[in-house]
Amino acid sequence: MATGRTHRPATRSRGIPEATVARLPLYLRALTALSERSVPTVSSEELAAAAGVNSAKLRKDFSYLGSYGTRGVGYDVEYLVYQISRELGLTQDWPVVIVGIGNLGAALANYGGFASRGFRVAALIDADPAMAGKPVAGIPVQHADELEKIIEDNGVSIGVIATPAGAAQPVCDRLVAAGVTSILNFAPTVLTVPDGVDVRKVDLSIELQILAFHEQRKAGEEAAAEGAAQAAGPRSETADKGPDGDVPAVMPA
Amino acid sequence: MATGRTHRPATRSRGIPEATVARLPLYLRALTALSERSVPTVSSEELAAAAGVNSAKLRKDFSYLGSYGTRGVGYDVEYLVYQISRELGLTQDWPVVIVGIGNLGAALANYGGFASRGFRVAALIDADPAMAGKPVAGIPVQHADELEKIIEDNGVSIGVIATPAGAAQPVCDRLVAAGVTSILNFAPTVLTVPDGVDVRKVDLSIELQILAFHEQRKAGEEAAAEGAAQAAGPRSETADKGPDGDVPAVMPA
DNA sequence: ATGTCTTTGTGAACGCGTGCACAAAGATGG
DNA sequence: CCATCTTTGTGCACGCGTTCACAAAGACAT
Repeated sequence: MATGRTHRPATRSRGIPEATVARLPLYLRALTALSERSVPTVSSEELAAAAGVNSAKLRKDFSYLGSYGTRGVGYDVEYLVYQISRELGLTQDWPVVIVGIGNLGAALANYGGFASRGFRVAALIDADPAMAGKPVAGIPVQHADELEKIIEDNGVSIGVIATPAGAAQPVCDRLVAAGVTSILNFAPTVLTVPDGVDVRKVDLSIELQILAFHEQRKAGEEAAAEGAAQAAGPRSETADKGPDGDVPAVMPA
Repeated sequence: MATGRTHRPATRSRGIPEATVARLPLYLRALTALSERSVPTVSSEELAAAAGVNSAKLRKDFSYLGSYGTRGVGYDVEYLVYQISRELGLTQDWPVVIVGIGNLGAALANYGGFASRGFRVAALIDADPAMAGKPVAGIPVQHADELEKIIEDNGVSIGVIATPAGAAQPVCDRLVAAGVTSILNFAPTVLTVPDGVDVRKVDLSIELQILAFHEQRKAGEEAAAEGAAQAAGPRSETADKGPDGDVPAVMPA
């Protein structure tokens, strides 16, 4: 069974570690803000603070791109913006389709961050015939029957799935068959795709559940913390945050 | 994808690795589906396939929770659902507030995944007075002035930020000051929070940019597929990179 | 009861990512 | 031109996470 699906290509893309790639957009955002304030150069320390990372990590990240800094001075903001944009492929315009124009799909279509840099909403697609023709975010919704034609006509290679869970896999299959090779999935399902297709998942309930785990842990520690030699926490000493009774059973060892 | 700002506490939460915690919701979802189909037991191999992970990884993940399987048989679905739910803290109900009821906030409020398991939308909050009182997803929007009171009255410890980028940090500060210790941030900003507060980030444009990077790489490889002169070139700089007209005008300065 | 067969649970090896600490590089001033 | 000071770029070590491979555990048949 080929389990090497959906995730890590294992092949470090052009020598740039995946973890670094994931941080480049963060740096780019911070740099863009600096650029708008006409800041000419920035040190690794300053930029790292703005991006919320370690400065050594930032320097190492940039070292994978090349030596774009000047010792004793720092990095040229404009130049770095260009280099990172180029590396991320944002100097070209990526047409994107959004499939599933419900609450979330509509919100995504209206999201400014899309069109802002490098991405253009090429089409909105929904399976509901009643939606067809209705404009959302200024773009008329097209029926799912047109999916293949839209993909091919616009040369779309990135698709966003915002359908209900049940429709996600079939939609994904059709997107891939039509030529899409990158998918951003908002549906709460594990998508199966052939090799060579990248899938990234954005899952609200998973994020919430992870937060709940830590929240529960904090509550548990707090309740069981008497003689902790912990450094003084700047916590506002909350009385009790027990939501609604029901204290969870004590943790087993 | 540990977005725990500042520093990851390094303290492996109760011995359960962060990476494992991030996968538990995935397992839980797969198990719930099996439960609804009244499947009594499942092997690590089957469950791993359903969750899209390696079976060895799944077994190791479960081993951190305890020995809940039966050798030669597999795992009892119902029992495992309960154990994971308990571990994630989903046996209690977490009141959640959503701040910023724009397109995205409204979509989140309508999202079924919220109320489904363990989470309850306690309040919708927006800074626009015109929104106050207007029902969204059956819940009347409340004005931001009420934020602190809402948090305290409902014992809210998890907040969702869906405001514009500029408002995110101030809102975050107020949430934290009022007692929130876990934040799910949809605004494209790096949030700064005191120790003890967990932040997870969901950033659409970052995800898209990561996809664009891989997409560009695929296109580049494809274009250079005929050239076998890539033997000893560790630093294949410049030359071939743009599938289309290369080096377009730099971004607006 | 005994043997066989299935599947778990885990010890160990490996690889990736992170952070430290420092030498090299270049700017700046005398 | 030389000395000093700042900041980059990176070698190295460490720890986390993943994967392999296998022994232990239990079910099931005879």
